[in-house]
Amino acid sequence: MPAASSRLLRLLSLLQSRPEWPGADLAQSLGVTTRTVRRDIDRLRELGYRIDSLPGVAGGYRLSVGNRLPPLLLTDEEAVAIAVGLRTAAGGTIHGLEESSVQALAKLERVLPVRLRHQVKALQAATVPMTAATGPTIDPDLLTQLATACYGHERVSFGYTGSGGERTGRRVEPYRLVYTSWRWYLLAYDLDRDDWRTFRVDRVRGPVRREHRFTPRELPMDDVRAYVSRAVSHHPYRYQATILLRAPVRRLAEGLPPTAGQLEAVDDTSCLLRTGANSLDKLALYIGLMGADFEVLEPAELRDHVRALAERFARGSVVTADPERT
Amino acid sequence: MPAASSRLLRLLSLLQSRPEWPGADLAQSLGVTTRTVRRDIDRLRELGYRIDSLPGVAGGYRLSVGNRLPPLLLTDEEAVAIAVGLRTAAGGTIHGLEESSVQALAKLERVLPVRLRHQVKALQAATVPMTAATGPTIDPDLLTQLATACYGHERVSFGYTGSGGERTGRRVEPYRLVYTSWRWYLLAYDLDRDDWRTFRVDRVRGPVRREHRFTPRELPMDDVRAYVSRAVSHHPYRYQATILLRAPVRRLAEGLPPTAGQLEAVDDTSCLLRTGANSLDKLALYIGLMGADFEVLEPAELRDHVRALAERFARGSVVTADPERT
DNA sequence: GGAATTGAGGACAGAAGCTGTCCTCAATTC
DNA sequence: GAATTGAGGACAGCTTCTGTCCTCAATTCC
Repeated sequence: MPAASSRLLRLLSLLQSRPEWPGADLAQSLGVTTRTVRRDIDRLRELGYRIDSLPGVAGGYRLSVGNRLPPLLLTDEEAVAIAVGLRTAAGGTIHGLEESSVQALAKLERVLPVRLRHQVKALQAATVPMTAATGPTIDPDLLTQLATACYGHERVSFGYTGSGGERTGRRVEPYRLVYTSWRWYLLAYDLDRDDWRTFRVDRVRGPVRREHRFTPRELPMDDVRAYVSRAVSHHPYRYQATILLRAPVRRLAEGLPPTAGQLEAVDDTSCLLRTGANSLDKLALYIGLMGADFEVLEPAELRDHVRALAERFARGSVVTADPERT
Repeated sequence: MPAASSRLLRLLSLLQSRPEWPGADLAQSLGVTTRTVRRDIDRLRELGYRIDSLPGVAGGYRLSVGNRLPPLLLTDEEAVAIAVGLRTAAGGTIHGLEESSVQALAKLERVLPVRLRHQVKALQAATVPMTAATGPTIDPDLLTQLATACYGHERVSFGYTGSGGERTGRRVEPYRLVYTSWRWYLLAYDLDRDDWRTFRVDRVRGPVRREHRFTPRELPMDDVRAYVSRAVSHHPYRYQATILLRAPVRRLAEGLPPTAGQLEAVDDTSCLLRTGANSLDKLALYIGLMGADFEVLEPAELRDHVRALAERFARGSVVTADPERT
């Protein structure tokens, strides 16, 4: 066994677990002399890691930010936290990171011990993310399976529900997972139809069966995301709303994330919000939390929903229940 | 430069990036013969990695799930996704993972290249998590600084705002970060008061200045979390509410996360919810969106708030604005 | 069943690298 | 100035590595 290689990983692990190590402590932990530790530090530096040092009393070594990310040595708890966080992010809660979150999750889960995998699932079941704009909920296992198949160039087969509700079996060569318009899409080559297809991942019906590997074809487009975006429906939200808000635009804009909608001033004391959501409840909740008087200009069904909520709130602010019975 | 060590890292990176590699491909990528690749595979196995192999046509090597989590080699995008996901989780969105999320985040950010750090901050600024029960928002930088100081046994000094509003400067030896009752606490030894103190992290006023390292003292308690929980106020929420809901408990319970409150049946058609929040707005809207008629039993100020919302929603469902002007 | 394609692993020569020891020098803190 | 840290060269002795060559085993496809 190459003692040097093994020792370098252990040295990296030590340096990551605590920022400051005198050379003598490292030597003792690794079972070598301080001269060898200095050689090992040189080796890690040659591999691209940035290790700062300070001679003198209270001196020692410290792993620093360099140009290259070192291999991350994680404890069980840290790995679970990362996996759950990435699963949550794969659901669309962190705009712009969905695809790399699924890639990182797939990479981690390919090597995550089984005992930790159960823990990840249990913790995620207890997590209920709520965002202003979400698409259908997707099982992260499905995403990581598809992500792994994409990178491994492995054919897969699965059940699929078309837009008209018809169920078909599909055999495909998967190429890319794309998150756009608050949904996951899979760009794949359909073997039975002998052509490229874009699949809505929320319409894939498990299980996904892995098959033989394939030689990747040249993609027929340069920009996969643009291609997928053109192929999908142009109405990501079921409801589009226009709201008049009775507050200065400046006061509201500072609390508004860019994904939440479009805000423009009407005059000094009011502004217009154009936003969207898939649920009248979420739309109402979102508007109610903005802390300003408002009027729903469009759609009429949102006005009806807001009126119904107003009546429910009015009833809720009156106590008719007998306190003795509760 | 130790070619073997460098090559092992490259081999690991190759195996993590794609699941299936014939030995000849690995040899070509690494610039050695297949015999040396087989030796390298043996070396990784001795380091604890589980690498499966399959001889024969379409054979090759694959990194598998073992008993031990191997060092993770991440791309820039994956590292950014993990960092942002952990920062979000540190805010309390994933119950039970706050502390390990901050530990993992501190570990990652100690080595994250500067060019990626800016990206992480920009992406997180665009993320607005909203949960049913939240404490004060804390800058993740502060958390990772404190976490790093804890593990590095480094004294720190910072400004602090007491519960009465008084501003003091503090010099402490930090020991543990604890997340409980929807807030972050720091258990530290106060050098000026020569005693243990528990600090609310949201009351720490930056910057946190690192000072000399210290020799850790023996903690005066066995269970740090229990100690901190006893030391904090027993009213994590500013508002505690009791709500009568006019729906069967079974229908509501299935959509209720365990952190959201305590639900108990009154009779076949109604139940009682005891919950809390720090914002009357969030409390009211949260209850309003449970999909059931309700009555606010306690507190009276919540009833007042719900009545005000009812009026706002009633006004909001009537259009008075001139459509031509918008 | 044989061919082709993969992995497994021993033996060997020649080359390369590693470690501990010893030492001088430099930097920092008390 | 003493004590405590890191830096790094020189050297002997030892260890390890790589490529080559080879036999054997397993798998898939024709």
